[in-house]
Amino acid sequence: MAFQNPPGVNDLLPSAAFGVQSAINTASRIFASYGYRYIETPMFERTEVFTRGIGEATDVVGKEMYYVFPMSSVAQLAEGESSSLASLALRPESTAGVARAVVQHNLAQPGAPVVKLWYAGSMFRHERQQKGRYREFRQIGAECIGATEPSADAEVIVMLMAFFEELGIPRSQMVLKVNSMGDEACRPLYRNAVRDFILARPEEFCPECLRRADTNPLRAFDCKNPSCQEVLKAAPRITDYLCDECSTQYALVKELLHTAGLSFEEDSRLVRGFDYYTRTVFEVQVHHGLGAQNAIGGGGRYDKLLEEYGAKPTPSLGFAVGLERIMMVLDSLDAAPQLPPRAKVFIAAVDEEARPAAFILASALRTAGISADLDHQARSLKSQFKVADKLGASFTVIIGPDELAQGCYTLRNMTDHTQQTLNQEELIELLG
RNA sequence: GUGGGCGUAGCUCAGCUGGCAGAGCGACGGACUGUGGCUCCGUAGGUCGAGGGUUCGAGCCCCUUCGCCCACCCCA
Repeated sequence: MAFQNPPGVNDLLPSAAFGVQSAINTASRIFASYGYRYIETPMFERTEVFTRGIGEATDVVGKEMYYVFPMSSVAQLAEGESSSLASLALRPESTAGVARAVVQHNLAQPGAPVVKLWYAGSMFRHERQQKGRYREFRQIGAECIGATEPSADAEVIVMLMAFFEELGIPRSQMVLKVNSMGDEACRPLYRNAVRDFILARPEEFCPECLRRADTNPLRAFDCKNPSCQEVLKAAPRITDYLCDECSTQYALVKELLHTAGLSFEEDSRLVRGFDYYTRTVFEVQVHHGLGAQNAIGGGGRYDKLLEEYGAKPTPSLGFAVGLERIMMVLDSLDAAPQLPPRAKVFIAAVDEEARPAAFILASALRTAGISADLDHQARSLKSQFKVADKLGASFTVIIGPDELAQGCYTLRNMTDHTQQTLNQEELIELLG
């Protein structure tokens, strides 16, 4: 084989692409009922949009971004001129870009109604691929901009769960986890408490956790090492460090989730990997079909992100779901959408003389909104029937010398094997 | 970036101790007149991932390389 796709990026062949398209259509329908509008933002942005939003120290920004540059900058670099090859980057997620667009176009003016936006598209991260993790992957996400109240948190989570259920993932298969990460007032205190907790027990933690204790102590909660997890059970809990505002907000969100009939698990160790998150964070996990991965969607509040881009205070929140992961879960549940038949009607020509009539009839049927197909490979009548069968046609129209002579068509029902003779109007009437 | 596993037909995979390149599925054709699925018969399809080495002889052994999968890390 001459060429293969680069590592970590995939062709979505028709059945997979259809699944993705169906999921996007479902999102469009569900999200619209919550008042969300579709938006598209660029696949690449100024790198600073990501570094300031997601955070320079995060893995995603610090080691996984793809940079975008034209040949001319490469030439400059070769000539030894200082050049900023890293000034543009492919988006590793879309919240930063959407937030940037909202600020740039002033969509969320102070006092204006909440701005609700959703998107779907490819994201790019330079990671080594494995099951459920790719260098190009697709996300559907929603952002609720300018919402201060806990009802917004609950609404976003309810919408996310409704979306998953509508796709065909039963609630019983999903675990909704929620937590509050605090805000700029209380999170630093908690961070320091965890750091001190880890550093006070150097012999009980793995080297990785110790190494990160200063830079990012909260990551220890994600450590897969069972002994670290065991020790962390005694670690300080974020809930004990939340300031009054955060605590109240969190309590109200949980109450509303109960009211909405959503069951969830509070997970004080749920720590999301982007710096922009504040207060409410959540994640939806499944435990079948995803290999080592288990999150099919997640999100949270980012009350300070838009300010980072120069806006007035604009508390907001949102989520993103991984399309490839959703498809894997649906596959494992045997609930993936199936491609529809290629044609409802196949038009078979008995001999050469009948082919133009078949061609003309196909056009007429298509114009009438009926999906129709015909042979383009000079096949025998028998083969044409086989093709009709493969395409999943419910009906086959037969045109031969008899039909041409009488100016009519023979229509065969492929399911019950009955045949009848019809003129064109009757045919379109019956098939439409 | 680090580990482990695997690359043979379109797909899933056999191929023993180095000795003629295989199966199932799929594709295509046929089984008397203008009719599909089931069945039967047949046909096509291969740089054995690539390059080098050892050998009379390499899919198999050695080296290099590329790719894929899985896992770590992190995330959707």
